[in-house]
Amino acid sequence: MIAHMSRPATHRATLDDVARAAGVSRSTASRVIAGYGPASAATRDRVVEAAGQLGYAPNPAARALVTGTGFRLVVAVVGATPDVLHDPYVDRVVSTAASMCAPHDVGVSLRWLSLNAPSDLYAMASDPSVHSVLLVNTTQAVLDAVPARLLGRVVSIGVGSPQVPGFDVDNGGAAAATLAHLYDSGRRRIAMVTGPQWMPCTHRPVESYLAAMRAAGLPARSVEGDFTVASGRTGMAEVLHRWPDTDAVFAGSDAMALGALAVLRERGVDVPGDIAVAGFDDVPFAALSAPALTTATHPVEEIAAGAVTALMAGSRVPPATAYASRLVLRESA
Amino acid sequence: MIAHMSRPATHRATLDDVARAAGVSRSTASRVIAGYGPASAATRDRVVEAAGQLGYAPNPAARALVTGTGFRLVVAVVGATPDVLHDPYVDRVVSTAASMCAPHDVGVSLRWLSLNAPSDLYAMASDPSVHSVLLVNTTQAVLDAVPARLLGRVVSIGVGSPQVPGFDVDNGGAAAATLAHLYDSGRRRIAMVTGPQWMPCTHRPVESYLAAMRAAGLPARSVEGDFTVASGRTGMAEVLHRWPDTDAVFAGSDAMALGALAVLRERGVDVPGDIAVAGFDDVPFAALSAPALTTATHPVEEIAAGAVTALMAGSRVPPATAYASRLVLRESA
DNA sequence: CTGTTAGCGCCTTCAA
DNA sequence: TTGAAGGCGCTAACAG
Repeated sequence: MIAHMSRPATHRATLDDVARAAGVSRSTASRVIAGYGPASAATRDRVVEAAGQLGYAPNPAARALVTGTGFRLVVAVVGATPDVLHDPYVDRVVSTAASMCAPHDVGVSLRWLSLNAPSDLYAMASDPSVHSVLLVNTTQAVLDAVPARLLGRVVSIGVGSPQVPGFDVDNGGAAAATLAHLYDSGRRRIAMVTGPQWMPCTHRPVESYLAAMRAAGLPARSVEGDFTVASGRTGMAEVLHRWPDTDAVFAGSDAMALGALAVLRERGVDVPGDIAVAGFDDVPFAALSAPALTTATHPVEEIAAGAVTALMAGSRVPPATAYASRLVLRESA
Repeated sequence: MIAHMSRPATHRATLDDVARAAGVSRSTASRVIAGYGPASAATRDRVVEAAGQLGYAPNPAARALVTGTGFRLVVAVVGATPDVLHDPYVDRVVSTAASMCAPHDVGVSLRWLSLNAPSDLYAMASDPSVHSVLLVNTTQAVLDAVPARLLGRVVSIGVGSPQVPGFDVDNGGAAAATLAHLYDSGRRRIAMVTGPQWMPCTHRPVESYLAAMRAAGLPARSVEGDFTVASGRTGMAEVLHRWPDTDAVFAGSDAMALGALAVLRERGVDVPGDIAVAGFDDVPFAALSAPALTTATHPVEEIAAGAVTALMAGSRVPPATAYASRLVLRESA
């Protein structure tokens, strides 16, 4: 009858409180809450009930401390310089992760990973606050450098490896579909402005392009860009310079396609009359350009969600998951 | 001489290790590491040296457990529905926070806060994993509902209150500058497509608009939008319908301005010849539209950085900080 | 199936 | 200025 009142009114229910209320030991309460070990249906109910009554929620810090499990999902973007962090795609990945991890009491950190990453990866591997790592735009070298202690809690958005599951859009298929459309609408002198060679995500679209040209008996005309608007401009200019009779341009990103469109507009070239332009990504503004950009979708949020789900579940997943891209026909091609 | 080797080679240095190496007690080591209590210069050096040698880094979980300090910065976006989370601005805020908090071992969570928020805010206040809260797009009602236990670790991007520091762009000033430019270039029948009334960030630009019109002895022509491209289109259409002689439109966001531009293009209206269009935000695509959009900058990353810095420092900051906006003159106005 | 015991790594009174 | 001791909330062996 004599309540102690030793705790302030704002006290947050602790496992001890739940155990006491349910008339069991802390361990037992812990087991049913964590969902682990054995427990009779009766006790289970009592504990659950008590927990509900008290509005109990486990303290993640305490749990992390004892289990060694971390509480931060680190989004590690691979690149030559930290500038790679300033990118709308990265933002979308981080945002998706931050909202999906919230219910698990896991926060998200964003950092740059230099191309010669090993030391940083090892630091993450032994950092007790790190729950898991989401690699973005990674390379084979980085994948190979992933320490054993990190395996099972690393996934990649982009290329994967036997050890590190990869989640990516089917950009090879997207490129093929786009090129097929260009070909089917009568284009025969098709150029491509590619992404940077060092990025693995550039390879498949380029291969698709080369394969399509070869299959059609057409010469390849490709120019390297870096996914930016500026490189789309210079790339387009170079294409016009080297192959003046070009009648279609496939850009590896919408940003580059928009840059190309700008150059064409400045020079009074009719799109798609004289030259068709297609991009890749379907960014929000693709629908607003003049002419509206034909492009293929890139379901970044979906991909990120898949990767994060795998990380939170901690379960084994297939080494590679490809997300479908859909061709969106607008005015430019 | 007899080393125990009781710990695996991969063992991470602990405070105990540091203390032992420095020949002091844990408490002493703790004090100098945390930078708190007293310590003689000599011991301080020894501890620091030992920590460096061992590559010691405190375990945030242990620290959080004992201090009650959380380890997640929660970005809480206020709105009618969870859809408010899918927004490029939110993405940029989250991303900035995620990269700034990383060095502090603090992760970022993203969540929606309904307009009648009190219960959620209280939950956050007593959640031991929550380090601090960054309110986005908040309202006065939400600000008033912030629990006392959260004060000192909440800031707002947008409106603030005496209790909750606000960080925002000077959108009133931006609107004034834009309208001045419109007026100075001879426009006299200037309409505005505003943001939604319920959003506090809509108020100042609207006030600036009304003030400018009043000062110039011009009638106000305003239509309500919701910051989206679609509402820019309908808003523009409505303006043309109600005031066919309009010669300039000021949109509260670039997205709306771009929507307006699309309508004008479809109807063959010359921009800026017949109607000048100005936006606000200076999104990346603003430079690429045809005609290129005249708009005012919105330094989202800077604002977010300011807010996050305040949160991480935990120190008192002025109740309101306004970030300057700069008018970017392009072709549309 | 359940309770007891022993920490996880750190901070923080308290004495010395 | 320093050290000893206790405990934050939880899980994970162990006994029973």
